Amino acid sequence: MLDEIDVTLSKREVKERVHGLPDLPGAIQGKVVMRFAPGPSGPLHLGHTRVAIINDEYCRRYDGTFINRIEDTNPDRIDPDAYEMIEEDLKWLGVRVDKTVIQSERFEIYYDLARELINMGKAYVCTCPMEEWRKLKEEMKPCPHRELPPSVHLDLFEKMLARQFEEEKAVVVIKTDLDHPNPAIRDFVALRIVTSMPHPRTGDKYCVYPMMNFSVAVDDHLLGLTHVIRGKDHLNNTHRQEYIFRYFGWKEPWYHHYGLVSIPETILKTSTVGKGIKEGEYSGWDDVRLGTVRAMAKRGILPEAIRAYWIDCGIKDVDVEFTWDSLFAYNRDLVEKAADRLFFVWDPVPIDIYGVERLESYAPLHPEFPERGVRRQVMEGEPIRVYVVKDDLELLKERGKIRLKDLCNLEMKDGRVTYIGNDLSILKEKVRIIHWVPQNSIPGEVLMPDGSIRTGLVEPIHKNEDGKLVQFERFGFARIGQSSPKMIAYYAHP
RNA sequence: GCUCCCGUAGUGUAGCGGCCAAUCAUGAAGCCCUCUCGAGGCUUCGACUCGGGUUCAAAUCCCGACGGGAGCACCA
Repeated sequence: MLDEIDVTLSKREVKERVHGLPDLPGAIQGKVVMRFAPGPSGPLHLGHTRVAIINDEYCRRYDGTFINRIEDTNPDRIDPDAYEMIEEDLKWLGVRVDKTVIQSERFEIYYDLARELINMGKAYVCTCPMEEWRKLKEEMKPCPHRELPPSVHLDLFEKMLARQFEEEKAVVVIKTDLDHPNPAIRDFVALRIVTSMPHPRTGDKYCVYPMMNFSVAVDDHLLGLTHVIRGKDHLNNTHRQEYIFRYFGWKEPWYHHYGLVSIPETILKTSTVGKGIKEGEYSGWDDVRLGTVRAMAKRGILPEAIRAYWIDCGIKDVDVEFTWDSLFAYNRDLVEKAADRLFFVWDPVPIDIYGVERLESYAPLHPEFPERGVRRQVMEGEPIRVYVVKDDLELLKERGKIRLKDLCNLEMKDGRVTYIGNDLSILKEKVRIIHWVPQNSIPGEVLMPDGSIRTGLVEPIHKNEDGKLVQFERFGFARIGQSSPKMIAYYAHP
């Protein structure tokens, strides 16, 4: 009896593990605090979704707290709209945000802790020219200011705050180990001066700005982070931040750095995209050519598909290559049963059908669920004109016979197309099936992710499909943006 | 140049000393299907980077080589 229970339990555990993330070391139900920390330079893109979703998954698993921390400490790279866009994107992704923290509202906190560090002799104000300081560091040598007493630095720091220094003329530096073998770890800048541009939120109220490694360490502690999961590109940052934790005697969160993702052939870089939008190259942040969350939403990629993808990908240290095919497979799985079928004829050419006066079609909205209804088209008169894809007409010319799906069979002789019944047994002769649209179809275009546009005709739609993902038979899944007067759709995937 | 991280099929993933002549997904190829270049069914292809060592036994542990990636910013 006991044995039996054990077996079922272990089998289930194994099954769950295969498709799930590993457990977090030291995670206690209800006590986990994690974060997502984007810079507000634009809306979220595919690269952001991994860290957001992984952290959200763990917060859900452990009933933890998810903090969305906006790292807006570089006024040069802030899009004021981004604050709101990030929030919207997270909502769309299904990420449950418990708390939002904006770093530009916390300058005083950073200043106070900077004073403390200086006081402890763990930080100093350096007024060396940038290059000299950097060069000395490379040679593992201290700059002339490094060993001056804290009181001097405290004084200089207050002068920084009082705008007595120009931009680039003074910085607060955290002492680490100048002889550290890793050059990336030696003394690093904690706060700098920015006066050349106002901050979109705080204007020119503050001129001393914390650097990422300083504000991150401070906030990770103050906000009570228990676990930090992020990309491997932050590995050295973590080492730097650890110095700050040690100096203050703070308990470090559990860190994990997963491998980098390379996303092929996708335009992600926020600054490039922002510029492209301004110049009219892209229609906006949701341009279907982009890798933004908004673009994916527009195309009909479901957030659940993105989530499934990243969970499957896991959090290993190995660098991974993103593949659209896999994401599409997840999406297709989620969407296949819901998507109505429609005929979209690209590169349309007319065919006049002789030998029949009336044709009526009953194509199902979904082949597996006939109860959902049919797309009924009635055509009368002789000849009856329909439109087919240009290549399909060539196929008819070549083979002599063809079947119009859910309508009838055709034969072509001497350039004239004749109705030859509606018997499905014709398929045994290996006759090919093509799709078609009636004469009263709607002009339409499908925007492809590569920037091209497929223009053609879409069958008259008797149902409101706007905003929904449909499947254009023999073409692929696409999301309908509008269906009149002209149909505009956005291609998702095959 | 220095430092760190990593190496299982095309891609992602499971396995982490014997159950592995290596899992699953995706992809590719082919076939089936009275109606899609979708779904479904069936079949096939395809990987433990290499070399030493430890061990009765290694994809799994150790060392080295090779390969890939990241950082060395008054960006995040």
